[in-house]
Amino acid sequence: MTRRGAALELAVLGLLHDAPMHGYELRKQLIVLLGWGRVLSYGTLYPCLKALGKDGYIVADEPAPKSAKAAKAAKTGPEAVRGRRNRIVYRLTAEGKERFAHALEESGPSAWDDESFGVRFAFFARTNSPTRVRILEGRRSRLEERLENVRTSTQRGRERADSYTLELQRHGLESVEREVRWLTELIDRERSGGYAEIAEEPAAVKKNDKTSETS
Amino acid sequence: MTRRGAALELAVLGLLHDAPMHGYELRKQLIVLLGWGRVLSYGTLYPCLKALGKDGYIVADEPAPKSAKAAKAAKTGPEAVRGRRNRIVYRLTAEGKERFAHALEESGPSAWDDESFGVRFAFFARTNSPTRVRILEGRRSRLEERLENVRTSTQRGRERADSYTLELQRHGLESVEREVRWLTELIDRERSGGYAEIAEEPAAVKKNDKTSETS
DNA sequence: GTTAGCATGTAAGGAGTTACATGATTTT
DNA sequence: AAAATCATGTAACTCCTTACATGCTAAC
Repeated sequence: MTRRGAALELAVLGLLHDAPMHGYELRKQLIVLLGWGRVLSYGTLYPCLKALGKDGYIVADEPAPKSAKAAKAAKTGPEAVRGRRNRIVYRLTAEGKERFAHALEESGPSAWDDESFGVRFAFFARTNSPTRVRILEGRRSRLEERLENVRTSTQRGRERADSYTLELQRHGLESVEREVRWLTELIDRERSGGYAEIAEEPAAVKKNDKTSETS
Repeated sequence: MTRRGAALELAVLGLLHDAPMHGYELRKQLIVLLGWGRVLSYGTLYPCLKALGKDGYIVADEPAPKSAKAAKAAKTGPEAVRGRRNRIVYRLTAEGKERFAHALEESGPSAWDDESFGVRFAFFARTNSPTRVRILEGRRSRLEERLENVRTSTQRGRERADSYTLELQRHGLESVEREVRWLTELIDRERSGGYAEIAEEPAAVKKNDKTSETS
């Protein structure tokens, strides 16, 4: 109920998994991560953090209430908080880590749309190769479905067709086709095991006691 | 107040400018026009049509209230309505045409973002070359701004950088760069007058009494 | 005469933005 | 001390989707 955008939530959990952070910093990282024209306002982020906290996935490490006087004292320490305001640094709880792992693994239809796919891809290093392939293939067939729809509806079309409309459609088609080729390349690389080894943190295989995590 | 999404409104006005249509049909055309993964539900379209009607930009030609008996009678005519339910066919009023023209001409910041740009581009055949160039250049500099932001923020970045994250960013960057090249091509073509002549309907210059429509 | 598909419509809610309000810290 | 920047937060509004409700017409 209090749940804010699934993609955003996943991204926040993922970033906090890497390192504890406060909202302001999180936002900057999120903009790069969700990328490409997204802005992400505080009006989205802060309520999301609150909801995640209420659900017990993250906790706030408020670094001492810090009255004006205490702040001056703290400043003397060289590795001290050195923050501006009462920064609220969030970190993942055990439940949060678990939720993140589950959410990443999930490769249902929700994982194929633009937003969701981007975030999942960004955290691919934390998954195993079969999961990666599943998600990449899902994304690809979703795009191919789109291509099919558009191709048929423009073909059987006495739809308005001046040269600009056509040019726009051609460009859109080409963009999607390009992404399909990209995905195909990634899938091939994944299958030949080319990528799995490049990932610099093999530590991602921490809790792999159960080998039954294939499906 | 009653105004629904500026991009959608523009698209509806544009399509109805071509030919009167009922909602169901409009939706299909809009999906192709706004294209690329958009779905557009009735919950968006119908309220929008109502609002446009209330503002006097479109009117409904209800083709005779058509009681069950009247329908049978009507069916006999070969070129009769042949519709299922009480189709409501909308057409543009004079005010609607005017509004459409003004909205198209408008090349403020609102015209640079994804949605808005796409729709405007689709109706480029109804504008003049200077307007087209203005919009194309605006769009391009908006994209270049994005590129700049991302480039600097990833450079000065000790942002999380595993190979997947990098790959995602590389692909995104490339996509935007590709669109910039596309725009540049279009602008060049526009400047050399290559495109203006291709447009098959020079009838778009109907009401051009005033030659002062340059700005 | 019931099912399937065309056609219109509404209510509830989700995901996000802008604009505002507030306050601490650093720089000028 | 004023201004700029860092930092958190809320309220109102926008645009859109899903799910539902309704009913006509055609076809089986």
